[in-house]
Amino acid sequence: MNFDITSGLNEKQKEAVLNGDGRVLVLSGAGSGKTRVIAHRIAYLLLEKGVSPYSILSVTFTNKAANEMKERVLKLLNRESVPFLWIGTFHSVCARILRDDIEKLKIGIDKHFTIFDRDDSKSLIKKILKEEKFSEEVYSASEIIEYFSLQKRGGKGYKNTVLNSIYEIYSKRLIESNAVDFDDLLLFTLKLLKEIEDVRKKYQERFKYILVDEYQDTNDIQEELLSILSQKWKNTFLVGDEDQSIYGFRGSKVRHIVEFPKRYEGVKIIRLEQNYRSFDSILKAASALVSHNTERLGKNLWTDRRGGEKIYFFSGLSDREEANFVADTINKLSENYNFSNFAVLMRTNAQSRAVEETFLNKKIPYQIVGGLKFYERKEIKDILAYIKLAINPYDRVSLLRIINTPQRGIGKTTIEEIETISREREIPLFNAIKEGLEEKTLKLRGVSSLQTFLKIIEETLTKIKELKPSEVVAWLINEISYEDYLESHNDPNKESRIENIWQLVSALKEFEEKEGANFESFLERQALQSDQDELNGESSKRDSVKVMTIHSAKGLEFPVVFIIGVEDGYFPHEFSKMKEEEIEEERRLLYVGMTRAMDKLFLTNSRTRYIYGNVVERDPSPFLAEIPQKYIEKVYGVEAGKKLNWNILEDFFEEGKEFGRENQLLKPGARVCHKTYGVGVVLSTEGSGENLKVNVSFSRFGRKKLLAKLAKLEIL
DNA sequence: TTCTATAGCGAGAAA
DNA sequence: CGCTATAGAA
Repeated sequence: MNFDITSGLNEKQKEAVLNGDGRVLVLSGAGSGKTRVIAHRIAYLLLEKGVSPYSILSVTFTNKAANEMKERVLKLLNRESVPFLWIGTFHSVCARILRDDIEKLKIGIDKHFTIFDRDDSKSLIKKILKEEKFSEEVYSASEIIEYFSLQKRGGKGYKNTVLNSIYEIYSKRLIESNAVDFDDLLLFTLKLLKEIEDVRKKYQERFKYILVDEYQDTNDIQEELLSILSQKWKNTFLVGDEDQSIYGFRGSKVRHIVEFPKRYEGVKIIRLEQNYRSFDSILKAASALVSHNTERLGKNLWTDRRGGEKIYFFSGLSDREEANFVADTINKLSENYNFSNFAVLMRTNAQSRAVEETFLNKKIPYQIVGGLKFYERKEIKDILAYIKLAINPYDRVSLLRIINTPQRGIGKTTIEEIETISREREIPLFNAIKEGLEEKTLKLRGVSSLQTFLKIIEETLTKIKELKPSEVVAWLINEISYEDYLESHNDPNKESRIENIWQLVSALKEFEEKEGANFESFLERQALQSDQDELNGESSKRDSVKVMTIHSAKGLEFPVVFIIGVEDGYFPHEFSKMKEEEIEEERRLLYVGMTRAMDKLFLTNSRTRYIYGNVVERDPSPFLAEIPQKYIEKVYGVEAGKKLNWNILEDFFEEGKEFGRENQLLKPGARVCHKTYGVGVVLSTEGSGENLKVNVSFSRFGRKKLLAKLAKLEIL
């Protein structure tokens, strides 16, 4: 072997790549080249240690990261492909394991199962709430689905009996639909490994080397999966950074990475502390911020990139002014940068609106990453529901979605009839239609429509067997006149919807060329798609500014980064300032955002902002006071001499650390507690003094307008 | 059964 | 403010 696998790596990276067997924890700071280390490590195992690709499992956080990893490894190996090497996300790896062996669990799910995304799960819950007359229940479908997810992850019993019975129906319906939700993917895999010995043995034997990226964001179930899979060979190579753990709401726990060295004996820790991404001013500012956290192992990031500019801070009077500042700065800097060198990062998706409007005005090309994803769009889900139903006729959610879309005269009554047949005979809806038609028990009106529907699905299945996926979809769009259906609606987005369905055909074509003509694997990919996957898509090939949440920006880097809305209420978010550990995660979130920047970093905020269409006053983020002022340059914005901005900032920095101020006043954004209504957030106020009225959104009782004097609201 | 207008609610991050 | 669920008319 005349090629040195470690060339171009620093000492620490080499140490990690060449490490022998055993459990390793690679603590790798932002921009320290961890993807590189994993790719080199895989190449090293294959080339130098003669490990079979069959014995390696590499888990990444997103599909995009998995693809990048694959490409890097192939390049290092100088090959076109490496068969049997598993690189994928936890969810996709689990889906793959389940496709082979789920039938062994004997839970009534076969290998053609459909993966329900959150939206599918939600419509299932809504349906159950309606049917079972839980309407007086105060929980919304999304609250319930989140609650179920939490329970599934934690594995605890259900305390609430109503929720408990909804949960039972939900689980039953999933099985009837031959479907699994996101949590099931992980949970059933765990069950499979725990309960079926030969499956467990198969994978324990197989995966001699397991590599995990973004380890700080694993949840309990993933943690247990790893522990079982690695039990025989004990070779886990975990790469992560506790300071970048930002998925607590999805069940990830910093604890896993922080306590890993204590959990097993002889864990080797390697720290990657050289940052190759950012100028030192950016790095120092970000490090100073995150050093306020307690739950960390600690590290000292450093860089060779000296002499950069300070980070910039701008405070606008309105979100509009803030967006203008961002746009004008981009225009100014665009002499030296491409548009795709800029990223605008934010805490919540809703913040993108002001930015989008301004960018449209000022003719700045942009792409929103995340938010409503391509495959979550109504038109795409409609079309794919036909395919899903043809492949998996048990899929209730897909069936109900399209039975009358486009309208073919199948209304509430007809649907209720087939649902009754389905329930009474305990057969899937699809069969209920068939039987109902054969026995002529259905009322006349719906019969011919149902026949048409049945025929379409059956023909779709035939076409799937005969044609390529892209051809099937093109045929289907014509067959059901879907374009006419969109056309006939008074929908302001109808043009883009029509565009989208043909874009789906193109996406399928591309998939066929790369991955072969298998619809099921396409659907699986689609269900497990992540935000970042859009960055490989057609629209991102245009030179455009990328606009996204910080969560979506994880793992990415950009020459120029703007973080907007650096305010109390976003950093930390209103909902996350109750517990110290939540505040720490919010701090990490800002840290992750800041460390995306290579050359220039702008933090911006606004004194006022539209929330729910109301103007709300905002304070700067308390985290700003944790960044030493010497790293910050305050800018006035485009219109010079905005004395006010300056003063606001000065005041803020001087008064500075009044972190716990937690406003003594009832003002928008304040969290309050009411004796009967429970916890809520103040949306707006009217009047003052004796007549002060507060408009509060309670999490369990919705919006209420209360007279402050009488309501006796406790400010949390 | 379908179409249309509007009330009312909502948005924290996502595989 | 923007989306959607729903009520009521056609």
